[in-house]
Amino acid sequence: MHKERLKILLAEDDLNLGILLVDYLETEGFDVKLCKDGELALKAFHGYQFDLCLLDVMMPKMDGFTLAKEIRTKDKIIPVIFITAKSLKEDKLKGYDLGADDYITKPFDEEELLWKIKAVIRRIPEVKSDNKTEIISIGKYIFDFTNQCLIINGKTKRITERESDILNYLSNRRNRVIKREEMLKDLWGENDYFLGRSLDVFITKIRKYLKEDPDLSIENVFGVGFIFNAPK
Amino acid sequence: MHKERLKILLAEDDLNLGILLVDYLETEGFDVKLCKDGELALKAFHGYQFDLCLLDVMMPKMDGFTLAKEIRTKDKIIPVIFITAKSLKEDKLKGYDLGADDYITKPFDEEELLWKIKAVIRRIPEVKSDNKTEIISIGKYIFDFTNQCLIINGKTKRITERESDILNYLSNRRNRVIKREEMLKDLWGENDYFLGRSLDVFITKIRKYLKEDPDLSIENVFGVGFIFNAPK
DNA sequence: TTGTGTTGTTAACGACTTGTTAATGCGTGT
DNA sequence: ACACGCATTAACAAGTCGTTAACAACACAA
Repeated sequence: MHKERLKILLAEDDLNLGILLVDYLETEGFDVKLCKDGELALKAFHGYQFDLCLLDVMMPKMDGFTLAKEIRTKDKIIPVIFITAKSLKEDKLKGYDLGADDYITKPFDEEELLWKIKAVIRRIPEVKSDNKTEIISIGKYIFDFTNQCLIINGKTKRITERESDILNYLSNRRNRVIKREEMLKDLWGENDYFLGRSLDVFITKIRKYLKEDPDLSIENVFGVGFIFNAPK
Repeated sequence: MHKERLKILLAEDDLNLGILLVDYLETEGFDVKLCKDGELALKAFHGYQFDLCLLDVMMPKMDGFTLAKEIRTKDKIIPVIFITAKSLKEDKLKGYDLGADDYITKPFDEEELLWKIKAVIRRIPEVKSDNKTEIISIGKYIFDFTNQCLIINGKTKRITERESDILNYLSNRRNRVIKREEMLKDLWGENDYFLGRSLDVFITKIRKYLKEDPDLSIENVFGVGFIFNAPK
């Protein structure tokens, strides 16, 4: 039942502290990758899948905030905890703006850190469950909404975000008339001629994706919208 | 007999609280979708049919009030409960103005929340069915006005929007004389020779659709209009 | 009965909507 | 700068439906 060891990316230029932390955290059951500056840490981040980032704010090459911003461009949900010497307020705010999950101020107690890590860790499986893979059954297909893919006969087809949103929208409104107008308002936020045409293009694409199952059809209701014929 | 699990849309940026609530509410028998800001919540709302909204007032991207207003443009009856840190009176009033059903002030007890949810839930079912498709019984036929289709013997015939409007009009005026003139004014907005002829064409079509049930007839009243003979 | 206007019915027309594929353009990452 | 992926726009084909047309059947009054 217990998950494999969680991987922590530790960016800390003070090697004394760094090694101390690595030792401590590894005995506590984590895998830790120590990087001695921001750039190396970013490189490591790109090369590997971590579960948590522990970033010193002041580092050579690239500071912790910049690093966090880079990390956030790739991953919106990985927990980030900053290590900072000063407890300056503006620093904290800047960090939260970047989606920091917590803070720890040097000098600190190892247990205190562990506590924060565990607090943050607790949400990982759940955050993934916020991203809880929404699995939707559509006829013979399995539609993994969060991962944006359609599975049939063991074959997986990755679809785009918009396609995904539209298919999800349709799936939740099966067997009843969906007005074009509402659809456009809900999915695009507005309704003009070209967006309507764009919708038609998406419908064509989705029809193609779904054509393996003859029980599924997206029927047009002339001048009104569509009906997604599909068993519940 | 028992209904399926009710779906709750939870908009809460504080993930600690959010996850806590998700856990709690799920063990209490609800399905919960957690969104960490207002925009994501709105998107989720559009994509899915929820039974209740639990909205934090202060959130990034879009605050709870704005979100509620957006939600209300689509759904006038879905219950909304606000979560707010401060118990400011004006906030409450603002919220109730937007059709809030209840309020809960942080920090709060989980049971207290559950209580409020259940209180609000209790009024859902009847209203909800009102929201649903309009089903009209016409002799042996079932006329699904919102989905524009006529059902008889398990066979479903989809009809056009105008046919639908006319049939609906007739159904609401059974067994009494309906003047051509009024009909044209009500359904077309004007009354000229050609529209009158057009109406005749529609009457022919609808007679065909309804001919499976001999108890139904659209009788002409010469120079005046029609009578839709049909049991109430 | 005859004449005039009304209604029934079918088919053809034409405006408009939708299906489909290809081209364009925009943003992102390299 | 470049390529790549994707949404949008363009362009044209195909389809739908309300209207109009055309003619037949009918109702009523003279």
